[in-house]
Amino acid sequence: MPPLKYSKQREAIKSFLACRLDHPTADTIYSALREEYPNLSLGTVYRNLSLLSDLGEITKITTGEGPDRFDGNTSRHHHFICTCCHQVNDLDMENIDFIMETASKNFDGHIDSYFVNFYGICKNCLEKKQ
Amino acid sequence: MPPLKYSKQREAIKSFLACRLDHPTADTIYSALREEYPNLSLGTVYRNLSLLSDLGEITKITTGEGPDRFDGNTSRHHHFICTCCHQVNDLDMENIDFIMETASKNFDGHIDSYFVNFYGICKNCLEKKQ
DNA sequence: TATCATATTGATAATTGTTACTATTATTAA
DNA sequence: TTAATAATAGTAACAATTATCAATATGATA
Repeated sequence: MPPLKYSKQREAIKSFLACRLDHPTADTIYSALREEYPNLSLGTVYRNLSLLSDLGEITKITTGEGPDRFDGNTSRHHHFICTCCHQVNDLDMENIDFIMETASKNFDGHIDSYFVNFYGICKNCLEKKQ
Repeated sequence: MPPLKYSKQREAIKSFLACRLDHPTADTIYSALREEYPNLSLGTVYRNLSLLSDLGEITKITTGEGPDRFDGNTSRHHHFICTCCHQVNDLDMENIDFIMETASKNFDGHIDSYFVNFYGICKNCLEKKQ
């Protein structure tokens, strides 16, 4: 792949993600950054998100419901998706990377990564329901 | 929700999935069933897949690459997705449901399910590469 | 068995999320 | 300061999925 050139749009996307604890969609990022860059294009956001994700500088989260989300925190962690409000939260949990070993036991191929999503009802929605 | 009425299309989709070990997409199911039901509609396939999935009679697999896939085997198991040929395989592995407990420890909401996908290179692709 | 209410369908249009294209602009090395 | 090319904005195209709606099939009831 060709050498990277600087782009303020890409930097803006990266630093927007870096200081967010939620996990915005491409469209959320686009809308937010358009305030500072009024003629930012949605294509540019998608292009850079997939580039940054390929470079390992951000992570793509596919939830199975709605659009993909993106995470500026690339350290190993997993996510909880509320089936009620659809918010995505980081989970602060022990390392479970050993499940790759467990999965490898009766398997012929080579496993080198995994994604886990946990589903349920978040605290907020639990409180609202009663 | 209103009471279900029988439909041969829905039964066909269910039994098609029941006797397949791979994990076909909506479109694959549609193409295959059109041989027996030439005027089956793709919308009918999608409608029934999401209905059956809501009823828990089949499972939807979101891989993060390409369209969703569907699994007639609803017993607890996980999947391996080859990042080379994109095939989806069942993994025969020990139960790891306890990771829901692990995840619940520092979390306030209520976790009631989880999905894990494992990624890597399958046996076939490994052999082809060398 | 005929009738009725309604769940389901096929056909198609609409929507959503994402990627591709292209002329123009920005970046970087010489 | 020029030249090569990566990146952009704007827009069109695309793929996957959902919605709409008139016609049909199902199943309960008379």
